Amino acid sequence: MGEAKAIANKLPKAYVPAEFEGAIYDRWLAADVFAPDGAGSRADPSLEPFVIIQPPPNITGALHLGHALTSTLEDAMVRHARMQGHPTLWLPGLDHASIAAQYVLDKLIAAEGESRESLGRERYLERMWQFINTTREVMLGQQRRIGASLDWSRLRFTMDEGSARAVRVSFKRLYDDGLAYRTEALINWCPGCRTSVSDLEVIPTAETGTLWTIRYHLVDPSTGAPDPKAWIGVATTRPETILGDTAVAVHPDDDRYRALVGRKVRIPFVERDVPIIADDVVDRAFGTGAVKITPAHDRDDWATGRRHDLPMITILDDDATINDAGGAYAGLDRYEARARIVADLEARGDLEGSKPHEMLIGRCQRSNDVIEPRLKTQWFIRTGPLAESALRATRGGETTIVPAHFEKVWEGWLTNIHDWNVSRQLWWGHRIPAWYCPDGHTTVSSEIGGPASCDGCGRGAGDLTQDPDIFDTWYSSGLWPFSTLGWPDATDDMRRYYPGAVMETGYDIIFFWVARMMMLGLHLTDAAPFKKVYLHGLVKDPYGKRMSKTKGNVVDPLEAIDSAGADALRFALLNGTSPGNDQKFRSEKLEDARNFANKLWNATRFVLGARPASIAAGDGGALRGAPDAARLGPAERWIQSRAAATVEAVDRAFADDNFGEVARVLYEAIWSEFCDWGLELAKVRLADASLADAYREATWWTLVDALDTYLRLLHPVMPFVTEALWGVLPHSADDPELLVVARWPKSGPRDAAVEATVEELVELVVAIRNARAAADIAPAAWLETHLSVPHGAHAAFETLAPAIERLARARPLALHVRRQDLPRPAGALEVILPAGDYEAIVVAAVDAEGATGDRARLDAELADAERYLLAARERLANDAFTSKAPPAIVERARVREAELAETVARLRARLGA
RNA sequence: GGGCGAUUGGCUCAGUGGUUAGAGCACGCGGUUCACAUCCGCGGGGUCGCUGGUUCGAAUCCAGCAUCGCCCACCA
Repeated sequence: MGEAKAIANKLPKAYVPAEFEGAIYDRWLAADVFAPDGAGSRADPSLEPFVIIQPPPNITGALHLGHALTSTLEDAMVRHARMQGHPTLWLPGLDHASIAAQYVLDKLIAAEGESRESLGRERYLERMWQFINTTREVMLGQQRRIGASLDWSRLRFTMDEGSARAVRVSFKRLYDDGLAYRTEALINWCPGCRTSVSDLEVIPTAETGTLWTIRYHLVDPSTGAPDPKAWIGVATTRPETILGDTAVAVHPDDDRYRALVGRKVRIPFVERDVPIIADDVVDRAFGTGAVKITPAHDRDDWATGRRHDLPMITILDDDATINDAGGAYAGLDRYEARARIVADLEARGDLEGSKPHEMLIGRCQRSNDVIEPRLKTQWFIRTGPLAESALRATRGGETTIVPAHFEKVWEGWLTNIHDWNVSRQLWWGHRIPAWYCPDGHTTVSSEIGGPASCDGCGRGAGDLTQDPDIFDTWYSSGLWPFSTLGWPDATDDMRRYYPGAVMETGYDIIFFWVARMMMLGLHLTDAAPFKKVYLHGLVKDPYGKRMSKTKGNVVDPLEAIDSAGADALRFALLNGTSPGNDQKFRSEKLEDARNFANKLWNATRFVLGARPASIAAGDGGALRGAPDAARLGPAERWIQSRAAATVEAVDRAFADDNFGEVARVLYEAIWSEFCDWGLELAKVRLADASLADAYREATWWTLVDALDTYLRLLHPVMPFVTEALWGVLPHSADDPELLVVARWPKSGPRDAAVEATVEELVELVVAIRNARAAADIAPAAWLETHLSVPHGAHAAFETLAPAIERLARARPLALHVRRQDLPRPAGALEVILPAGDYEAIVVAAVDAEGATGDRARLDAELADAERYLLAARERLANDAFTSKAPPAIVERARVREAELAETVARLRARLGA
């Protein structure tokens, strides 16, 4: 035993993650176990590959808890599949995040006194590469810290040539198929980022603005001059757009204005005469019932303008100052112009009124600037047909969404989808592969050097100019599942690993990313890029608020890892969660998870230290012995059976994609079952020198077996501590060096009888402790105790008697078969279980106070039992219940009634009531 | 204006028809037991948001309502 102790003592008394995590990750890398075709991979090639697709994180910055959750979930899935023998592919990557990256870099260079303009396109891009080369290592390092078992040999970046080629080829295909087109349309312009953004990047924000009512004077048809006494009042929240007005609209059925339709009004300041038109988009109840129409700067007005063929006058420059069309206001910032115009209207008596107005303002997701709708000629993807394919894939079950309720969200968005503006007036990203000739012909080319000549007129390349714009970042992200595997070439990786099995991400990017991957993937590869979409919830702060840098409530995953270990962070992020639901993250969860890792650590230390001297030492290198079935006691069989039950429960939880359940089941099984009862029951036999070696050996091998099973089951969630501990356990001959590629456990046979017996034992021990505590008996006091145990369980209790002595401080302990044989001296504690024949008497010299405590406890027990008995009797007296409920349920109720009746009788007798 | 989700002990969450609704944290009492004080034992604490319905039986299924959160939506 001394030698085994020495081995155990080589492990620190508490688990210190920092001492193991880095070294273990390096061992995994050295063993080359992460790649499906790695040297250390023990994948079974006959099994279907498991490919998981992760959202490549933005290269711009540090990872937050959301990334940590993504990595944890995906790593758990991959490790589980890997242990099951599937070839697994989890491909690491980074996204160039054009608008986000430029936003960050612009701020950085601003601090150096530079700007986009001062550097110019080429030097700006050089600076960007320099910047991301520094962030890149940091970000990849963070993924390693959390234990992500990514195949680093396949690391990709959305700006590498593989992605660039996929972008060119795919766009050419879409263009040739009529799914990409260039047109002038109203787009969302962010004056801060100086680019257009997609509808998804415009965040509607509730704000209180002002609704001004303004007089537009009617033009006298005879004189052609505005009539100072006749006007129509229009309401607006953006007075500066007056400068771009080209009509006033009223509802066709509005009696107030019917006569005015067809007349003209004079727009102030620009002195333009525009028609009054009738259109039923106008809401008669709102404002004055007359609407000014600014087709070039408002989405509704644009549609109205198209219906009525109105001129569209752009009044804003790229930086949201008024342009030359604004006359005297040219050069002013939009809000300055607004203020001046309001003042000027008031001065000339044309401001009828103003009032506060609750409204939604579109703001830029990135810069928070107010978005201005503007006319621009840009590239669009025709999403209608693509969305239909995506819907077919989910409706037909080719791809399923977990949790299922997101299917409705998916349906709704794809059914009402608008065309996707993919042009960005930015520099960092993939240049749109479109060239224009002086005659206005467009040539789209997938060649890296561009087209040799114009498709329209044959002019040479020298006469062609490439579109200056780049693609929306999400365009290249949308190609990720196949661009990373070598598409458009028919590579081995494409054949083997496409389509993927699971696409895992947060529900917040279901439209940005998931839908686009589906649409592009289906069109370009004729297959849905993944079979399952797993959506996780968001990690919020303890008050349920979204974490953000500006709020200062972000938790840095690296700090969490430093303080509690990667395993603890991972466990904390999974424990108590369910798919698609948000979670509040608090430090207590992390502490609890850390304690759990430590518990596992110490349980293993105990087992190692308890190795019987008759088993040869081996410092972890010794081969595993099988527990000798003939020497197993009830405790050992119970441990085996519960381990088997845990395998079943964990398998079920994985099958249900319920990782919160995986964590919960293992926490409960390891802590509350294996440690609290399994180890405690086993201790006595392991320390009993009177037994033959073979018995102690059988017990020990049982513990090692169970521990081995638990470590395997827990490995997907807590890879580091399980790897560290598994390394010091004796292994079977066919086990690999490392747990990461060990086989997933198979569920063994269950032993219902022994499970039931130990359950009774637990109840009895708990009841005795409870009674002793209630009677104020010193916990350490050894007291003579008598148990009555039914005949069938007698042998098991006999075997476990020494353990029961320890657990219940019951010494001497006597077992009886019949309850009437129990001695009942005055002052003894009676412990009565409702389950029939189990009963305990603790013979103690209880003082008056203690006896009172015991009496109060028994009174309470009697009251409870009487209440339950009454309920049971009422249920059974109900004919509807006995005739309609399933017989098994009725039978159970009868048994229960009988038990309760007996308990009540015994308690009454004991209390003399 | 539509849609989705949540509502269970002080807190964070499990629990999708069947005995007396669970866990962790927090709280109270006790503990120098040879794996672990990052621990061990015991305890208090919930009419499962509200109202109705289905059912022998509802936290669980249905309808309506309320509160909170989120998504979508062209009312100036």
